[in-house]
Amino acid sequence: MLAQEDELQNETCRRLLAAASEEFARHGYASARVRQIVDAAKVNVAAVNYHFGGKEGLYRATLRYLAGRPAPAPKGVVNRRGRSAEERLQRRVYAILDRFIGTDRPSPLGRIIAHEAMDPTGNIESLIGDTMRPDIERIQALLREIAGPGVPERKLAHAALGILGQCVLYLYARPTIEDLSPGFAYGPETWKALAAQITEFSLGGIERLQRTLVAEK
Amino acid sequence: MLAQEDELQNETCRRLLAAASEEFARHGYASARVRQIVDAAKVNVAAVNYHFGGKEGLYRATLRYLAGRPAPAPKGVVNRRGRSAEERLQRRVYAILDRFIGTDRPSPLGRIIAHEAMDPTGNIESLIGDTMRPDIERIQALLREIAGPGVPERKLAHAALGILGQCVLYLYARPTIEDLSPGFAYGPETWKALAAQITEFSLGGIERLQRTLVAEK
DNA sequence: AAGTATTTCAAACAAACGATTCAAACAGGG
DNA sequence: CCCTGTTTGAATCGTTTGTTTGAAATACTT
Repeated sequence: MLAQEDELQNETCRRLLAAASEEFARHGYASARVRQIVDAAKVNVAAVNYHFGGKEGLYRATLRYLAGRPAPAPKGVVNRRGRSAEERLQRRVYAILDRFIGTDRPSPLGRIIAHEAMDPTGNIESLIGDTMRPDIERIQALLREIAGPGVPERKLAHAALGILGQCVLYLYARPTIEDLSPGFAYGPETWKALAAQITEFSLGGIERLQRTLVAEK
Repeated sequence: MLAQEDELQNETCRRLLAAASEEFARHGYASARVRQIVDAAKVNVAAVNYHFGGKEGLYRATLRYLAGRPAPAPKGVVNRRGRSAEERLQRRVYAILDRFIGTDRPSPLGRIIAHEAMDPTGNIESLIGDTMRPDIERIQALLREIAGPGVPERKLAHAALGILGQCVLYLYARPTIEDLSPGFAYGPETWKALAAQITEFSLGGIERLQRTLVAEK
């Protein structure tokens, strides 16, 4: 078996990981077929066991491969270029849509997480920790900045999850949405508008949270 | 093979459908094992093929069984007992949580729809049409009542989907949520509070939609 | 160029899958 | 009681699954 750092040097491994991403994203771990993967990768069946030690090894390697892909956003700058918190929130929402749903093409990462959430294989904790958790925390921090100190953290956490929920709906329920509102197009231009609408909607939710809080006092 | 109306008369069929609901909900159609189903139902393997003609027949029967379960809410009364639209919205949200996520125990219907959405078998359209669509349309109608005539239908549709998204997140991302916010308990009392928060949050979103609309004019 | 290690390939493997078979058990009517 | 149609159960069928094998091909070192 190859060392982890060599997985991307080898041409066979690269093609295998690319094909595995698509197949695992489509069907999840259990329903994914090794032969489908090697056919798509134009690679011999034995390569899976030779390079990754089996289907499960390939799956874990695929998760590492996908989770480690996009460079984590630079953390040094807090308020870059003096954008408003609302604007930064909208950019974060778009980033989530891009990373987990996929704006140009459907994101394998998001779909694999979806399968993993529905029918866990035991790899979801690390997967979430490496990918989704930072995004959620960043959203929550932005909401804190917008809402001010009055709103309790628990409600902010729920609001952040609400934003995530609106995003992932467009991943999970894609066929449903196309069925329910036939005019909806999953085009490249739709996503910016979608991020804007989700942000707008959620900002309203936050405002109402603040007001209800004031009213209760 | 039995006629459809007899499926619930027969004890074997009933146990089979109950066990199948759980197994299909857990793993989806492809990964579900008929042996697991018949073991849980304490029924012989041949019963599946005899009563339902095979795995696929059992699956379709299970979908019918689950989709037809809860009596559709009485449609005659429009404003029952003079409740406010907000209150009725909250009850609708709770109903969705109850039906698709499950307040007492995890709902098989919602989980099967989730699997179906991720890895379709061709039965999702009718399933959605029979179960989710009426709920969404009722939500949208309520939003129209709350928002008034100014807000365009497209934005209302998006808002209704946003509410649905917040609900289904608690289905899909249950392990994720328990990981992200460890204090979150899926107890019976949580759901009413959850419905209230989702409603509150979404009402804020609707209000903001109205205001943005006015500002644009 | 020879020799060694690494990688690929077609073929075959046992295990698990859904589906089928056929005799036995059962129920109801004559 | 016997006959007829229905339901059950253990055994088995043909496929498909992930995995393994051993030889051939390739790459690398000296």
